[in-house]
Amino acid sequence: MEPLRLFDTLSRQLKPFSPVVPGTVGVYTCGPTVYDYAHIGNLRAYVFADILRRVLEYNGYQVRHVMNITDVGHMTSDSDDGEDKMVAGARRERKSPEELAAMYTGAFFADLALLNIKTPHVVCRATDHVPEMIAVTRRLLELGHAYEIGDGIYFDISTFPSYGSLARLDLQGQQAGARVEVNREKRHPADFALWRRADPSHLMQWDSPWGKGYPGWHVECSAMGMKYLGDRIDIHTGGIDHVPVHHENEVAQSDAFAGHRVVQLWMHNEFLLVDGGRMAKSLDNFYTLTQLTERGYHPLSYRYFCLNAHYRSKLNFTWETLAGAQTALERLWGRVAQLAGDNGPRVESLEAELRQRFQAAVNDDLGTPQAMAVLWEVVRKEVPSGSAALLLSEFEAVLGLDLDRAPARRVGSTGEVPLEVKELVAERARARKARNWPLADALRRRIEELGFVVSDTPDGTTVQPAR
RNA sequence: GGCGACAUAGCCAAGUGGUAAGGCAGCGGUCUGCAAAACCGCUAUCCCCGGUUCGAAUCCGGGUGUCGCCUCCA
Repeated sequence: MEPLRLFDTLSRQLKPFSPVVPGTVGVYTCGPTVYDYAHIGNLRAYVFADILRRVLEYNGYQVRHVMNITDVGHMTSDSDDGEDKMVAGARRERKSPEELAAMYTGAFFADLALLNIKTPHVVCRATDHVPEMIAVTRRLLELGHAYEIGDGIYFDISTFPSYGSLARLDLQGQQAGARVEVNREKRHPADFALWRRADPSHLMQWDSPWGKGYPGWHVECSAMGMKYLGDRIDIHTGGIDHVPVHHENEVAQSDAFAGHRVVQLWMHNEFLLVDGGRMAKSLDNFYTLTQLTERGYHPLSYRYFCLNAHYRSKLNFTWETLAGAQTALERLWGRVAQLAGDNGPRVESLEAELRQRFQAAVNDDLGTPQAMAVLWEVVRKEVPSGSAALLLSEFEAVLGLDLDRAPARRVGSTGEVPLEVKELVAERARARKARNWPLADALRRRIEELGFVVSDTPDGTTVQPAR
């Protein structure tokens, strides 16, 4: 089997993977801030993390996957000013922060399930771990890595010499061009909040050694990551946008706290673009998975779409491409249905070769595009049916495209067909029986004008809404 | 203004020195009363210019363009 190599954000290199404890892997994934619905760009990050987990499992590792749910502390600006996104969201929707979090957490996991993303073994909410965050903050104060000012406790990056190495920040340059500081008490513009004091009207606050307040955003991942995975975490994943601020700060906190490097390997997925540019609410291209399904697309079509590109490449979403992914996926499902439980002929040497190429692809930094090419070879080329059935079920463990769930399904809804259409279909059936082809064709056109498609298959005639 | 990434067929996207994966669309064919589905086959010399090399999409330099982040402005 090809050795597993993964790209490390810190060194910007492919590294042979080797866990701290042989045979087991701890993975921490930065989860969502649950103040709104996840959009498909967010979801790409979780498809990526899921593929990582599945590839690790495919390689025989026992994986422990942890993901946080941010329900407090994430400010509307990365520079610690602005408002807590949860508080702002709660006001926007006239709900309590708890209600807001419950609602969007539920929606988030519903999306993950539809995308065949395995639920992490541990899902932890920030608000359930305030004592742990306070403990980390207290320790950082004791160690001299943090200081207290008027509005809270801040991490002192001058005490962490390698600060900036993850994102390769040029602190000198940044300092030279420093903007006007909102908080003049901070010793360095890049110092960040561990704990913020809150005035009595603030919606979310907890008791702490420093008075009532709430935790800074970054500290939750340090506290929960170490709680559930120990102070040597094999892999930490997240979107590439988290590198410069969130993860840079997390490294500083965690490593300063533990006295050594905590995260062994940082992995980040690139952004999803829409129509060649950034997703933005103002551009009306801020799609959710629900919107995709409302347009008649199967959620797994989006997963297929993601797998077709490498996780470290920007991926351009267009409706045309999604439609292409859906067509391809439907064809795969059709083939799977034919092969289900096939005990037909096998050629083991061919199986071994295809399996080897698939493994080499996914083990080379999660090369899903190449893996998909191998999949299509299994499906298309002259691979004996027994071998194809076997390989498909093996590959499914990594790809998660429902290739093991025969019989085939059609995506198009089989929903209500109007009586008018049903009557036309019946009339057409009589015309066909009478071999009155001109009438049958005319009826087909009438049915199509009403938005439905008739298909004559070996199993009979079917009607479906046109897409 | 600074930093970084990218530029491969109509669309999406692999490939990082040895002569262009895969999917969708399109075209041709088989099948079908017709159509659909399915299946088979076909379709690119890699943004431009220069350089290195026996050989470059792949390396170097210069352009152009796109995207992202930061900053500034507002």
